[in-house]
Amino acid sequence: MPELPEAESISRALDKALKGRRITKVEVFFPRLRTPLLPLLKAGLEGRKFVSCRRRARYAVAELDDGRQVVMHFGMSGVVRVEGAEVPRRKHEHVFLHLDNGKILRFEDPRRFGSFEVQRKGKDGWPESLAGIGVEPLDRRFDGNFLYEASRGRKKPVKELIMDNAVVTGIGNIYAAETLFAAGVSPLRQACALSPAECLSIVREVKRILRLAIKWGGTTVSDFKNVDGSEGRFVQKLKIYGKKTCPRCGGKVATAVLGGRTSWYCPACQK
DNA sequence: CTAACTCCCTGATAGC
DNA sequence: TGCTATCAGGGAGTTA
Repeated sequence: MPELPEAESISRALDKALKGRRITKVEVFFPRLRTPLLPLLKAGLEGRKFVSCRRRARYAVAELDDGRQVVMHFGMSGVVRVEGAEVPRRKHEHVFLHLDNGKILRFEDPRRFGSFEVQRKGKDGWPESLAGIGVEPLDRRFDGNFLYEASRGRKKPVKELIMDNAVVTGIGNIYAAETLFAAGVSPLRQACALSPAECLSIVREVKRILRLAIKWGGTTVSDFKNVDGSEGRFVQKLKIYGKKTCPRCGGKVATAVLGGRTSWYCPACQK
C-alpha cells in the first residue's frame, strides 16, 4: 500500500516521465474514486504541458503550465503507470491522460480509495485542497520539540498522534509501527505522557526509517508497484509490522487495534 | 478544541 | 470444490 516513501518514488518517476509532455486527450472510465472523476473531462486539460511532479504528504502533485495541478492519491491500491496504447486497458484503470509522445499516464485503483483531481495552486505552492495539513516528517520543522508540543494535552495513543495528518503528514500504519518499535515506545502510550527524550527518539526514527524506505523504493505489501512496475524492497526490512516474534528479544509480538488499524508491537521492548 | 466512531471498496485468504 | 465471512487501509465526515 503506498505510503510516503512510495508516493516519493512515484513522484520522482513521474517528474522524469511527465516533464515537458503535453496532454493530448483525457479519458475517464469510471465516474468516481474517493472523489468524482468526471470533472477531469471538463477541465480543459488538452494542450496543457506538465512542468514538474513533487510529493506532498502521500500525494503526487503534477504541475501544469497554467498553474493548475494534477493531484493524485493512491489510497490502498492505486497504481500509476506511463506506458503506450499497445497495452490493453486493465480492468480497474479509471483515468487515461494521453501524452504528446504517444504514451499514456494511466491510473489504476481496484479499491477506489485513491483520488485523481485537478486543483488550483494555493499561495503556498501546493494544492488548495491540501491547505492546513500538517508538517512534512522530513522537514526540519518536525523535530523533538515539535512533537513534544504537539503531544501536550493529547490523551490519544501516540501511534494515532503520529498518524494524524493534521499534525505530521504521510506516516501510515506500517511506518508508524516500525518507528515506535525502533524508538522503544509502545503504540498504546498516551501522547501526553511522552517525555521530551522519547519525542526526540520517535522523530529521529521516523526520519531514519522514511529515508531508508525511500532509498529502498518503498514497501511492497500486496498492492504497491512503482511507476516502472518494480516492487518496493523495504518490505525485507520490516521488523515488527505483521510479525509474530520480536526480532530483538524473541518474545511474542502483540497486536492491538488503534484508530481502526491493527498495530503490532513488542510488549517487552516497547514501554 | 479532542476523541471516537462510520463509511467507502475489492481481492486475498480463512473456514466450513 | 464452492460458498460465505473477515480483513486490510487513508481520509473525510459526523457526533458527542
